[in-house]
Amino acid sequence: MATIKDVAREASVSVATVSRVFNGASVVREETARRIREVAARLRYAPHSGARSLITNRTNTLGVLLPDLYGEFFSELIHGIDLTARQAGYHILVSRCWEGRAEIEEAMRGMRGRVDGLLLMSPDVHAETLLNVPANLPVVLLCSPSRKHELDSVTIENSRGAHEMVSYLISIGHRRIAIIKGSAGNYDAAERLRGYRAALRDAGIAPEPALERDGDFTEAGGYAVAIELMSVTPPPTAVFAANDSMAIGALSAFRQSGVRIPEDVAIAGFDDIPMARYMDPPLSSVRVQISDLGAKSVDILLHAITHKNDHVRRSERMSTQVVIRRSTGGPPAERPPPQTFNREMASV
Amino acid sequence: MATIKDVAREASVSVATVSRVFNGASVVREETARRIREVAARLRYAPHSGARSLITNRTNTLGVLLPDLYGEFFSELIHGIDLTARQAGYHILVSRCWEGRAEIEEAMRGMRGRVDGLLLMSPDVHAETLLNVPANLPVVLLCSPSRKHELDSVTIENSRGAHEMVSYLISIGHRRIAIIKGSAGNYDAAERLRGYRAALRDAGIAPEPALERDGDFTEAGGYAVAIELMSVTPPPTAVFAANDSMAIGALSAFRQSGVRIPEDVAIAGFDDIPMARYMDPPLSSVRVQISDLGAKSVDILLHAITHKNDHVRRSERMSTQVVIRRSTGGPPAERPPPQTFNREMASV
DNA sequence: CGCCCCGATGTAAACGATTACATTTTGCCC
DNA sequence: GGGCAAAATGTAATCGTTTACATCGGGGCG
Repeated sequence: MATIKDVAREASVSVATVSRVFNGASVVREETARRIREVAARLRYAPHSGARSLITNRTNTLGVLLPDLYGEFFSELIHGIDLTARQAGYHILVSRCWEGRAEIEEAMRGMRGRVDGLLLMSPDVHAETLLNVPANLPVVLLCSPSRKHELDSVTIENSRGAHEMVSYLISIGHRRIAIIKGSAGNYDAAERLRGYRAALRDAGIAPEPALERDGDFTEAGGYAVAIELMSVTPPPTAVFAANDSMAIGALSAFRQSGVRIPEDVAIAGFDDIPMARYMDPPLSSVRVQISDLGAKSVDILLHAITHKNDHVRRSERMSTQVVIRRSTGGPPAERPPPQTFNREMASV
Repeated sequence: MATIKDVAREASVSVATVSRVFNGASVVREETARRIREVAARLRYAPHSGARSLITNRTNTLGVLLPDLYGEFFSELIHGIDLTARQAGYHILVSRCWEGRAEIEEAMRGMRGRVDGLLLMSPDVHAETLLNVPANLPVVLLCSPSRKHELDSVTIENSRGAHEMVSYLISIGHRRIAIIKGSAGNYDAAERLRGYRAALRDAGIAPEPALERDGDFTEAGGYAVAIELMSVTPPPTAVFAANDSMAIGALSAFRQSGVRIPEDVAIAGFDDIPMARYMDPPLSSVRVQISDLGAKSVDILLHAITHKNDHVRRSERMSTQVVIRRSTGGPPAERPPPQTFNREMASV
């Protein structure tokens, strides 16, 4: 593999000149520069970024540590992250980590010298407990529990979103509203549950343990819980699932059992994945702009990196938006948007 | 940030000894090793991987270059890749690239010195045309067009899978079978179309241009095409979509127009995403083990990396499996599997 | 014509690790 | 205790860059 020295020799200049051509920094005579570029192309030279980062102390890479996520959420998140990072000239180094603290810390130290900053999503582990990692590495927390302002963070307005959706269900007459919870220990899940309870409380409805069921964010989980809910007496008239996958699973279970939606039971989800509007009936949900969440977290991280000294901690919250469709008896005529074949339309 | 020198000084040893402790290579007295580890922990030392890769010529990182993918496919693919890579002690550097050749090449050279090998998926650009990249970097192609055996590659048995599904539709009596094609220029899309046509030909059914419609792999696209198909005369009795997202969009369109499925029109998709079985009616599809595809490609890449000299090119094809559900009039009773709350069940 | 200055280029010292080789220490045996 | 092999540790070269500083050459000006 060709190095800068090979290029220098071949072009009869010093390595410094070659380096200057590739960094655009100082002035190199146009003719010299052209010759160097030619040689570089012929030799298929590309600078070795390890060596470069060694001396410049920058890698132009952001680390991304995520839990085991599936489907739309993961995809959209990475999309937002990658897009924003690229535009700023950064690569992303992705890793998924499951097994709690030790493994996260391990992954984090593996990134030393590889990344300029870290995006960390650990909805199951309280973030501050694991910060004995390589010192002054900027970190932004995504959707993770943390004491405010100790670290930069971006979260979703889970509680508020859930509160709004449940309040809507109450407003159209429901009193017995079940919730299919997200995975145990998950931060987003806990917050959504909190919003649900708060909405009931605000409406003076007594909580009922039988209507709060454990879920796991999967379609299969939602399906199973729905089956259980059908044998609760009296049955709930509405079900709020902590994400769309579970809502869709539940929808399927009810339908198979001949329960009509929304006449017998109303269903609402969370996330508003693209598929939600193509369900039968179209699924009401709480929209979250996941890719924006990724984008925003990168913005903050980049700011922390470039203003290492005078960077002030930021805690942003992504707002949510309740989207009512027919699964809660909403406007019967909602249809997919007019057809434009680009993903912008397909994903919102 | 602490370097190996700091640790050495603090522990009153030479850098060589510290290095040895961290690489487990030669024998260091237990007491010395312990002291060094203590100091390292106190200083939060982690080796700088740039420096390390400079001298060892290895990065323990795999580059992954993907087009703009969405949803389940992307998520599952990365999952398989990451899992397999981690187990072998590798990180992954992900990048998404759209705009054709130039940008792919740009991305590839950006990875010089950052990765030991590359997973490249470029279903729109013929791969061989862009291989003037940093020399002898092992590359494995994913789902991409390429002259066989010039590069390692892993592809899906698209054509065969499509052929089987369409043949099934024919076997249950359909003659007018429409296809919703994938994105133009996409390799998987082209192969699936090829399988569709071959199946018709094998059954002696004349192809009909009006039944081959352009799609784009999105729900919205499938929805739009379905609307168009309803005005074809005579209308098709079955629709084969090149992926599940489009099939779901089409399903939704038909249903909204009062077309009964599968009585009036049968629908089948491709990929068998988890959600397929939760549709109403559950969607017939061609199952692809996407995460296995990622895993297999990593295996090949790792082999190419570690056996740089005596590595023989491999071209693997992931087999597919037709899954019949009610959207094609299949077994009316199929239900989601018994409930186990782990993703294994949820994703197959 | 000589001087100065400036633009273009070269020289060499970092950066933080690994590792072959040299050196020191240790333990053992006579 | 001296000698010696083996074990433990140290020394220094090296990887491929960037960059401060030195050098070189030529043009403009007095």
